[in-house]
Amino acid sequence: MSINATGPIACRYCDLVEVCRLCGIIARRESGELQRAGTAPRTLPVGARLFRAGEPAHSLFAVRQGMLKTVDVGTDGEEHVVAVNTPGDVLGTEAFGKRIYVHDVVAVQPVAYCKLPLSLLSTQYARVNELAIALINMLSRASVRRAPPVRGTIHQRVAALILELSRRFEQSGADGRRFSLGMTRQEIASLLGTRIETVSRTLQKMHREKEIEVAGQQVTLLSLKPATV
Amino acid sequence: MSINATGPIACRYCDLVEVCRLCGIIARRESGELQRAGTAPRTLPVGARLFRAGEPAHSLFAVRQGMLKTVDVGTDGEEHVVAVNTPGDVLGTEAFGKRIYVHDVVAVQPVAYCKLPLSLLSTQYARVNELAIALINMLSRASVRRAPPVRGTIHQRVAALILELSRRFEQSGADGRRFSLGMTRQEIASLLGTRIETVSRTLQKMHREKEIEVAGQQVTLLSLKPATV
DNA sequence: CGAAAAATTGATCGACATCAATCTGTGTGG
DNA sequence: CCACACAGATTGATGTCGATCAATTTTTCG
Repeated sequence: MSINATGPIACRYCDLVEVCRLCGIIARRESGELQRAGTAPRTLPVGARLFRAGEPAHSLFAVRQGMLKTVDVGTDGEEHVVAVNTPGDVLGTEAFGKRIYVHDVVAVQPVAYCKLPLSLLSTQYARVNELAIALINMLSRASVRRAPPVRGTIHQRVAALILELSRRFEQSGADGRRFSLGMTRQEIASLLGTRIETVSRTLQKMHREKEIEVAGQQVTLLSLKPATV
Repeated sequence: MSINATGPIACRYCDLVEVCRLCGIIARRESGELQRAGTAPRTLPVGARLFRAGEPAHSLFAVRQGMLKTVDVGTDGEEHVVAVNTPGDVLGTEAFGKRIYVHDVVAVQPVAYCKLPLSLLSTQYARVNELAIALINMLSRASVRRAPPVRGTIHQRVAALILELSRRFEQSGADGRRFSLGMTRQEIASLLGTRIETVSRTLQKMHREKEIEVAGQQVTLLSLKPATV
């Protein structure tokens, strides 16, 4: 029932903020929170796609609120969750090279997001130095933020996922101790490279052993703490 | 015994080539193969490190010949192979942001490489536009080239690794049907998230079933072909 | 040649997949 | 408003792939 009921992420926590500011999209308010000039707030309902693999890429996106999944759709049409995307994440960066998106990105919760057309980047030549460096730094950071480790036992992987989500929520100002997984067991299984029954059993086990409390997608951290990773 | 005895990769196959050219390192020979001005050819013996995690980053590197492994060294000192690096790969790109390398990179074969000091990038402001775009495209490509899938059965993962190596050798002009794995079973096991005995058994099984021929690190592809992935 | 590292092979065990049934919650139409 | 349908989640029984323990064998190299 209860979903992370926090508001949209503040711009200062967004990976895109430097690029965004330099492109002149953010209104010139130095206190600069969510103020954006010229662009209507964009939203996406559950199940809708931000973009699809193979589509020509014209924009970068920043997640402001809600959660999405990045999926690989195999030739057989089977989909594989390769990442979850939370507020502050920038999506579409792999498109700079070939100008074609390489994944499908689907909302698993109602999503609010920002859109930065790539065309804007090329009209900002006056500040190209600063901008280029900001972009380069951003891409560089993105290349480090990889998928959760698909190593170790399932217990470790589930724990790692929960802690990673906790860390992200915490970092973007939400509650890091009690939050929603945002995904179905099926999606978690796909992300961690295992099966739905195993995810379920593992969560129940963690509950029994008082590491966490689970009720549907709602999770509360008890004894589970970082460094356990 | 026999190792991939091909020469160094041609610059035109290197991911760094555009950046390199714009920085004026490559001599102005339009036929432009391996000619590099001002920099001595650099080599690395087996076991030596190109750089270590935590070191201040001052350069990008491009692999010309040989093979390296990218390893994560845990707090307990245990090392985990997260990628193998072959000619044409660019290393150190994650360092743009924090100016600190995030992995150890170790030669598993004798290596020849190019070094591009980051300082050069900032002295090329005249061509900053072109350069920035080249860099951005490169980083973008790098963010896609991920680790081999740590999914599916061991058989599938081993097959995927072999085919990926085959593809890379092929692409850089070497023989894609017969080549050296370059790594010990231990390193392969670490990369694929399994155990040395399992790697050995799997390779033997593939041999028995005439998918490949194996002799030490030397591999020959028989019935194993792409699309099996 | 002899020592050490790497690789292979065998036996056994456990974690996770698989198959299958049940339960819970949510939305829908009578 | 309740009954029903359906998707998601849980729980159980059983089988199997890969981990683990252990012993050789092969290769590498001083």
